[in-house]
Amino acid sequence: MVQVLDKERVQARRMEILAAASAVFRERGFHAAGMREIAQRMGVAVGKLYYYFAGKEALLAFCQEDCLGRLLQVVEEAEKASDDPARQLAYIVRGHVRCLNSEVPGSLAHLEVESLAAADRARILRLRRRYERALQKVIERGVSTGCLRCGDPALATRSLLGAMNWTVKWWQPEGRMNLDDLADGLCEHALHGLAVSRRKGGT
Amino acid sequence: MVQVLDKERVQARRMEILAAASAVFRERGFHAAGMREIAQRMGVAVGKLYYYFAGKEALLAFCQEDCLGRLLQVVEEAEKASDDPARQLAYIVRGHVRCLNSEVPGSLAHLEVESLAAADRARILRLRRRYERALQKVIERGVSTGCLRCGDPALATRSLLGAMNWTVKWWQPEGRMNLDDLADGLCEHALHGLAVSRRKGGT
DNA sequence: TTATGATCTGAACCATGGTTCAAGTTCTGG
DNA sequence: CCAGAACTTGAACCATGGTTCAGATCATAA
Repeated sequence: MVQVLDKERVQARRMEILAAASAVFRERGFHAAGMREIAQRMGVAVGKLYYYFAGKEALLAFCQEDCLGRLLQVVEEAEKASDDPARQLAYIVRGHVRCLNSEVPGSLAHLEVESLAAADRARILRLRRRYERALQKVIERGVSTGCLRCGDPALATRSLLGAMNWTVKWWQPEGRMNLDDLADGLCEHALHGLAVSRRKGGT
Repeated sequence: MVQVLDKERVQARRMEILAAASAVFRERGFHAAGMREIAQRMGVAVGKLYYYFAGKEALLAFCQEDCLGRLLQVVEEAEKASDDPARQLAYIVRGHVRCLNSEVPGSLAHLEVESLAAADRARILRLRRRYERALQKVIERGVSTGCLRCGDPALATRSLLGAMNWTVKWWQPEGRMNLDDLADGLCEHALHGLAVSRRKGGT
């Protein structure tokens, strides 16, 4: 029992650290973020971070892993929530945008894979590819179902991913539109595009 | 005349350095890039960089300024090339994607504004805002012309920007599709979206 | 050829910031 | 209440890498 409790306690500590690290990473970017700063934010000494994590980049890896875990879970939920790929897409976009811009987890972490140790990077990239492939699958399923249409699903997926990830750079809680509006807007745009008519032409 | 020639020579040197710096920044990211590495790439000593630039972040600022200059020029060209906003958009997307992924200039530079000195950052952000506003204007013009349709032009602009900027993270020259195909694909997706019909519904 | 200024070099300097660790403090089981 | 493990501290250590600068080299004009 002690074992289990201890592990839970440790896990809890790790999550607390994750939250602080994630926040600082988000605000300053990985490189600009300092270990001392992370520690200070939670009112502890630097050493504590090293008791629970191997180092700064392990911290980043943990952030990314957590974030990707949530994203993958969002995909699962989406597929449970509806059979309509279009609806699934909307669900995922909401989850993705929310995941990157709010809550505990790793926002920029998802993006800065470069500054990861080779071992971690491989693992993270595997997860990431899995997520992106899942998203692409949703689109492809929509196409084969006939409710979506798309010349190049891989490209469309990446286009959407870019649009969603980019929100980190400009969206702010204080601004007009909340996260759900943002997500719905992006989704609407991804679905319907800018053109007035499908095949070129006037009003 | 000596004056002029000297200035030209200096300018040429600065551009050479820009090219090298830009390449290294693109490959490694700003923080991971080392001054020594940049110098080494052009076969000169570190000191030379400091003869022509105040420091690393001045180098980055110069990269970004150059890049944004090109982008703004693309917008001008687009507006000269056609009166049709949809065509203008296509032109800009091509220019943007090409600008970030090929040629000399600053790819990631365009994105990493955080690591800039306050003074530079302000100037760069002003340019960036001008560019993004110009892009948005194109979309808005399309809407008022009637050849485009869009619930939230600002959001659509940012969505498109995200999709374009994100290409830096995944597009590779060796892969299938060249830059123009990439740009056209993105543009197609931005215009027509994924939906089969405009207002929800089946085949 | 020589003086002068522009250009270039690269070893040395130094601030930053990630990391370590010896020493405290807290917790747990007996 | 005590021993020992778990946990926490923060000052000190040290590698990295941006920056400096005294001197070498090159270009130009007289």
